Amino acid sequence: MPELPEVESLRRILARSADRRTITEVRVVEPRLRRPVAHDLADRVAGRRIESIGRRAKYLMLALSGGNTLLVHLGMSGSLTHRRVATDDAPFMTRHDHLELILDDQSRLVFNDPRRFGLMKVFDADGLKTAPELAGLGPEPLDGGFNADYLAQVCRGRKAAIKNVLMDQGIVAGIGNIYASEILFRAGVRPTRRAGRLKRAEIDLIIRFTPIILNAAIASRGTTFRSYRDSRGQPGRFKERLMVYGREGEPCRTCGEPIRNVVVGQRASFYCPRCQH
DNA sequence: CTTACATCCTGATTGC
DNA sequence: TGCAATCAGGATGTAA
Repeated sequence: MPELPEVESLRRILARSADRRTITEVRVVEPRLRRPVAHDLADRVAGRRIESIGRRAKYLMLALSGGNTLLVHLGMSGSLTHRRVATDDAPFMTRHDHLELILDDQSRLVFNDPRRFGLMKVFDADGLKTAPELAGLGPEPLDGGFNADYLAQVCRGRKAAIKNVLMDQGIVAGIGNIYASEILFRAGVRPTRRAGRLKRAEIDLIIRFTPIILNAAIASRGTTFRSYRDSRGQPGRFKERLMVYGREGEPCRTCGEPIRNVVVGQRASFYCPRCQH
């Protein structure tokens, strides 16, 4: 499930392999993603050069010559792979390859998404400023905007579980189910705790560990839990370093207590009953 | 305003 | 072994 570290890893790899290349052709094989790919997307992308590759929250942003921006979201099962040639292991097209960007060096960026929860949308410069996908996003967790004063303020009076607060893209942008659980483990706070009941010291710990966890995950090029692959088709290595996510019944790496799985806001949430309070 | 929940989808896993 | 039921979950839209 691609979250900020996976998308940021993808961005960094693509920045080396695809940046400054011209998109010579766009092929839409399956437009039925979560929202249909616009019929004019190919015309608005083809022939333009990739000027820079950015990221906002879990969105990848390809800035194109002429002012258009291609916004990409991987949903839950999406990947964007850079393929230079067809091989036996990676044939030219595979199942669930929905859209491909052909670059001027004959390589291709292929969007594959089995569950089709992803997004591919193009904006002009004005449209990007008012893009509904980006308009309501909260601060980036690796920028200064996500600090203890801010988190304390948004938690004040809230009855929602702190884990739901961390996953609310309007409060802080880019954290999903895996990293919310990992951050709360490191902060020693149970995912079920009501946000408004947290002490300032606990808020401080959440803020302190958020960039530590996310940067460590980026350094491992993300977490591959089931299917995530980076643009070279490689899995992320952070799964080996997960402390709680997906480890129900396994011993806590700190104290040995079995990790528990509780449902918070319709999502599986993992925690150590001894290390987290 | 906040919170709850159904919806989209298919591969992997579980149950019988 | 085989098939059906269940689960997983990011963002969105609607309802309470």
